[in-house]
Amino acid sequence: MENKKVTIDDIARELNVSKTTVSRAISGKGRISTATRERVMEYIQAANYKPNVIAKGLAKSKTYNIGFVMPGDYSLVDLPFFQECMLGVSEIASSYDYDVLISMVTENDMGQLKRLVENHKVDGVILTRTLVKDGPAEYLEANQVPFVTIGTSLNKEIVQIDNDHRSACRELTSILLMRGIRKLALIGGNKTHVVTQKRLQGFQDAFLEQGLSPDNSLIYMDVEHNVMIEKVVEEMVERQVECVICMDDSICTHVLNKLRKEKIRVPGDIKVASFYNSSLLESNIPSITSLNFDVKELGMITCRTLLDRMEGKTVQRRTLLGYEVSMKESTQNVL
Amino acid sequence: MENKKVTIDDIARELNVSKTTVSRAISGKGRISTATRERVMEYIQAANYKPNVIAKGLAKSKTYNIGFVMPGDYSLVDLPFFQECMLGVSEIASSYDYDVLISMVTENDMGQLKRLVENHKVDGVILTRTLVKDGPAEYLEANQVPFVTIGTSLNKEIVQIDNDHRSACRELTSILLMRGIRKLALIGGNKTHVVTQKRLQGFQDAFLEQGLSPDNSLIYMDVEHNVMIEKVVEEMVERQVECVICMDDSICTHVLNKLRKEKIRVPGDIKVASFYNSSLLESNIPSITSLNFDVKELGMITCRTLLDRMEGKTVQRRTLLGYEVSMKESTQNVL
DNA sequence: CTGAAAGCGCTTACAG
DNA sequence: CTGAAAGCGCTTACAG
Repeated sequence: MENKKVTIDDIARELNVSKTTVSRAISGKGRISTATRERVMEYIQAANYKPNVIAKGLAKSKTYNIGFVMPGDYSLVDLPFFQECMLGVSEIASSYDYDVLISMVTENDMGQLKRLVENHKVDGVILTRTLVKDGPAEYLEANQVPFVTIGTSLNKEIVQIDNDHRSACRELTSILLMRGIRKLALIGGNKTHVVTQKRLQGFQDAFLEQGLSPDNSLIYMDVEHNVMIEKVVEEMVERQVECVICMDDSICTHVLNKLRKEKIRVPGDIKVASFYNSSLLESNIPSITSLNFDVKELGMITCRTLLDRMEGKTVQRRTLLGYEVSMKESTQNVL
Repeated sequence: MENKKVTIDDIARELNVSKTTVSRAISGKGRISTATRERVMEYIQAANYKPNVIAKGLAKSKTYNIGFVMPGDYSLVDLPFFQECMLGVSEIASSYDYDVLISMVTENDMGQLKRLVENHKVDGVILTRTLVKDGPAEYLEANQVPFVTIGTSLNKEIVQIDNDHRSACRELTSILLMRGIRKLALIGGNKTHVVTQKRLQGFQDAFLEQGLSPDNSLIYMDVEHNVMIEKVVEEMVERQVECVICMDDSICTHVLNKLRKEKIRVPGDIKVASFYNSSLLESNIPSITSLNFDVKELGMITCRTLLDRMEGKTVQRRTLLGYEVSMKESTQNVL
């Protein structure tokens, strides 16, 4: 519980060696006899000395921080995705003795991100979503800040980690098609998010694979607010859609509520599937067919990749992670 | 888009002044003629110079970072609360030129928090929940790290900001009692969280106020997993509870699902109320009576308080924020 | 009003 | 194997 900050100088004086030596003992770099190294290490242990990372950072022009950029948009802030992802990132960062600095950006305001890099407060950045026109990514590139995106980027130069949303959506759609469902609708969110595009492609892929073509009028994009969702649901019911795939759990929750309100039964009258099997859907009755991604692992891998890259290792440009299709009651056939 | 980091030295050389002068122009401290100050500032503007916060930090023994400690427990990580709160914190921190460093701790592992303070990476810390036996708070106190808690702490010396959960729960309970409801149940989570205790007290307060006493066998605490929730719901139904108050939206969601599964109607057969009006409940049918707190504002106020405290200003020990009771369909009387 | 110098707590060529 | 010294980019008494 001591609090007088002991420095490398104190140790040097106490041990009658130079601070160079102490520094070497700690870092393990440079020639040093095992004897002195041990003597130093012992003292450090006993005195519970912890090097001042800030000072170290100044000397090495590093901060030992990475920036975690997440959307500050109100509609997205609720998704458990970012928090779970952060858990993975944070765990790995810690193990490398890095810390995670958060930065919330919105579509029109990346001021926080700029501050972070202009103030030299991070050595690298994780972008947690990708946009078709990706301001933050462009900014980081222009300023030569090492970064990695979670989510596919159209710019192939960018190091990116993503679950394979396209294949995932294709597989889910395929299964549904093979069950004989034809009137299949898709509801998606913001089209400027790459992930939305990828899912849409997967949906179309599945149709093509089976020599079918999707009914474009049943593909609803940019459906972001509850009012819009309700309107779409009404239209789908009227048009007797057999099954609807929701691009995220938030949309799905709204869809389910609207159906409930209208007393349309799931899966009896209409089937429903979703992306992500987050807490938003957990324990729903009926259980909801959905795609599963290991978001924490995604965070961990991303963080490791960024750290590797910052150390100058060459890393894979594009990493695609798996998924799991989990068929539940909400898409079952009812006799 | 320049990237050669320009330093205070460069500016001094360029302008034929000492770096002392440049520093003074920037900080605004110390005597300096308006003329030179302006000359310096102009140059800085033009060169898009940004001081290196790390170096500044070293010189002043500050980091310009605050730590935001959130639970890494899986059960809690999903609650939108922390993310929304972080949004408020982050906004204020930015405006003071501080950054937010996250740290995820669990009940058994506060290693991340320790690293943060031992590595001298933060000037202050925000604890986002309080525990009856509060390890993190004790640690910070022992190490003399300035901190503020979100949530009431039993230790009155600790600077704490909280919504008035006790009064909120009392008021909600009162309203229900005044409507003639007597068989009122309460389901709460982890009892080691102070907030759980506060809500329980509020519940009891309401009964006492009206000269009644709560049926303790209808107070269910430490109900944390879905299995337990389901069991509790079954018992409540059997005992013909009239109304149940859920201590958080996650519990409430599970309760609602279980009731739905058992085909118990809300509010017809049983009434339901919840805390927080988060996205988890949004657009539920029926709409759910619940307490509302402005979580983002909570984050903003907390951050401001911490920053004030770090600057040595005296701050209020305990700040209680308001709440709103929002009565909806789920507690309505059905004729 | 302005500047030379020491200092924040480390690292790292360079010399021995 | 070890150390003196310069440096990372700022701030701040102290002197003028």
